[in-house]
Amino acid sequence: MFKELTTHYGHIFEEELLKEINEVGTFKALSEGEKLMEIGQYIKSMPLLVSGVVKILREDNDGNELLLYFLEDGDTCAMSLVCCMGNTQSEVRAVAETKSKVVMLPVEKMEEWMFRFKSWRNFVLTTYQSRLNELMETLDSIAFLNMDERLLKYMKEKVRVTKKNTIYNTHQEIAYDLNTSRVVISRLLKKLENMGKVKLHRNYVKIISL
DNA sequence: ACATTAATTGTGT
DNA sequence: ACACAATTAATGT
Repeated sequence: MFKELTTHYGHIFEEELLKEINEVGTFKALSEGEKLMEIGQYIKSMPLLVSGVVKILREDNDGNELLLYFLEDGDTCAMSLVCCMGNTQSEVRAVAETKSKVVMLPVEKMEEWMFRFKSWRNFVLTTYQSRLNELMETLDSIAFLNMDERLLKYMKEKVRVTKKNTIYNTHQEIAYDLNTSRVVISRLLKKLENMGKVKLHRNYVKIISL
């Protein structure tokens, strides 16, 4: 397990910090669709994503979901950082998009590391920055882009994080992520298929070119 | 191999 | 948005 840590975090953290993470952290394997964090939950330990993809969702009053962004290996959830420090409830839900591995770190250690390790401080700050940027981007796309452009963006993102040129989701599932109706997604995908950009199948979509 | 059924996808209003 | 048609995959016989 230590090996996996070093391959993904070796460039970022110094040797000593890696060792400590390995000591105090507990590894956890997530299967696809497994919930890592629920809305309203208090966070007592924060996850470092070692491998896989986790999606971060927001929920509206009626229980509709909206995808905020994806976390890849080497990322951590910015929400958990805030919640741990401030001991407040999570505002988001985190679900494993693919099989994933995380290492859970106790809150007390995180604060201690903030003082002791420069690399840790940097890590926290930069993940903060990048998560905020991603959030701005999705905000932009919701505010300024049409659904067809959002779908395109969504698929590009999905292809990038999963490293597959096939999206294994039903139209309905995609619609949930983008908080729209299935029919809209079906129609847009059909258009893309006619343009030769994708090939539609049941339960999956093959990407030809975006 | 065929029929039945359930889920997903397509289309017109 | 809704209703319904068409298609596909899964399952049983």
